[in-house]
Amino acid sequence: MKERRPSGPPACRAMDNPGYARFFAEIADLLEIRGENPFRIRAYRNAARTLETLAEPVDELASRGEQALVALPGIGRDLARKIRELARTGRLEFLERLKAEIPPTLVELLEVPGLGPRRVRKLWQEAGVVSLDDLEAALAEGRLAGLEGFGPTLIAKIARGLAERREQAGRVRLDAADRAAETIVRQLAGRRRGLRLVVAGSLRRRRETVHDLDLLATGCTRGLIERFVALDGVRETLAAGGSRASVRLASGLQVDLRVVPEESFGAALQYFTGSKEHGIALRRRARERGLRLNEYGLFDGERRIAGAREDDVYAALDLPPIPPELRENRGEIEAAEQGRLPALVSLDDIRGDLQMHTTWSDGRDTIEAMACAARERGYEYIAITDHGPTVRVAGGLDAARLARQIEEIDAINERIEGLRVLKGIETDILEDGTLDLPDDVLAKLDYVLATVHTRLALSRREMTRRIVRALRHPRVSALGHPTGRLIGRRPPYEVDFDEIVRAAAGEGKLLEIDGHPERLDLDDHHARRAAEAGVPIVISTDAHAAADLALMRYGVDQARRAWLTPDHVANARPLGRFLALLRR
DNA sequence: GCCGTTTTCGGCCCGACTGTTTTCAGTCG
Repeated sequence: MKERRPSGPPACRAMDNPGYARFFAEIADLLEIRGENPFRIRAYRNAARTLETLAEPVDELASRGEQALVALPGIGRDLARKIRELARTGRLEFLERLKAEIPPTLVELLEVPGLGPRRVRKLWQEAGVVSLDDLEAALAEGRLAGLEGFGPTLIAKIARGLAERREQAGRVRLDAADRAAETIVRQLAGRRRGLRLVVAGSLRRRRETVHDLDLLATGCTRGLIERFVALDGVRETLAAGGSRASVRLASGLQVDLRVVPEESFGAALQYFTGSKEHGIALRRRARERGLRLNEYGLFDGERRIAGAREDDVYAALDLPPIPPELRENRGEIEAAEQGRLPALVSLDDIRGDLQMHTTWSDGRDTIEAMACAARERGYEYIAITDHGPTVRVAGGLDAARLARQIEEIDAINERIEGLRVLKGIETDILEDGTLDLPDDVLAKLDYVLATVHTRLALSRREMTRRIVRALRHPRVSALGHPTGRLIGRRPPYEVDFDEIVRAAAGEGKLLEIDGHPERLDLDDHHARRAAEAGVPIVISTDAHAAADLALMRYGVDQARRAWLTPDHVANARPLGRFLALLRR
């Protein structure tokens, strides 16, 4: 579970919170290579995380003075000063000095499996390797062979790791990880009684992408590790011992399996679900109580006082169970302690789906088929949101075709029982912030979802103005996939998200979590910030076929990671209250 | 670098596995 490293700091000012975070993460990486005190390194990493997930813009907090920053957890006087320096100048003297001392490209070497800070430093100082390219050349020329501590097996492992890194066999989408995990669990545990095999790790926390799969087994586990490493689809065994094994699948995905005794199962599930930071905070809490927490249980001296069930571990630390989606050390332990854990939204709370496409544009099923599928899922309402005319390749609707679609929806609403089909559109926000259909046409619709599909490379200021103008349009109900990213394929466009949130809050508009696993946009950080600012969130699937309505779970996963309760979610309301929200 | 109803100094989470070694450092999660 090697964590993703943010790329280097951006050059320009007007920084968002992740921008601040990247500076401190880079300091941590460089200090690690320098061989600094690990706790000092952790202080920088914690600061990076704190800043990244802060609801309020760091810019604003910094302008209020040092005291406002010191009040944050893990931020003391030194870090507060550095944050203010960054806010004032856009630079950090300390980081510049570090980069003069340590080649910053060394950081990329840390991502190669088998290379940690010590070996990276040795490669740099004793072999002159400072980048992935250098490493590749040194391997090709056999220059690592003389290095103390670099035996033939390790060198081969590094060569493999480098190749992996090159082919980006890195993180996979949540839906692909789900499928891979289901296949393995079925193969290993399908017909075996008495064997418990469950998913832990970031997949259980429902992160938008996962780096590897963590599986946990207990019960009748004899021969399990041998069968695991021999599974179809295993390309390579990375490690195999008595209680754990790691393999790489042909797809490049790493899978770790741990076998634990039943009396430790809950503690192990807690431990291997993570996140690492949540675990550290929990073990500190144990230590404060004179206890010791590890994957085998919670111990008072030699005596195990909890371990078989995960909830018992939390209870023994005076905490209610904490949902896996919240376990990122973003305040969940404090909230749990104070009895303020949110009652998270669940799939059962969802009463409608507000973005879907049909055969009228680029969808594969008819309106009626979508409606029937939605009713089978127990929904009260859906909105049909085919594309407007701008998205020509998708067969977008012009005013005349939209008028005909409206007639068809009216007819379907006459026929169908127990479900209301709302008339909607996914209208494009043009470069100047106007929409691609006239107002009198939009006025005939129940739900207007405005989205950006073109001209993604505008400046941050232009994109912000464009979207804010659309949000101010009286006919617009919601902003769809608000940052435009495609996971693993396209980064979000440049936009001042806090400004978008303010506009949505001021205009009474909804922001969407597009739950398609390719988008998950808003992401969990953004959705949490929007909800905290009082903006209602609508979770939709962007379905292009009836079967896609099942993707709602992925949107709900991210909503849960964003701490959302049913009150935050517009489409957790019954139809009347949902429509009332649009009209306010 | 942070933090403090034990503390302003001395702590800071914990264990398995690997590879290169003769007793353990480094990596990983």
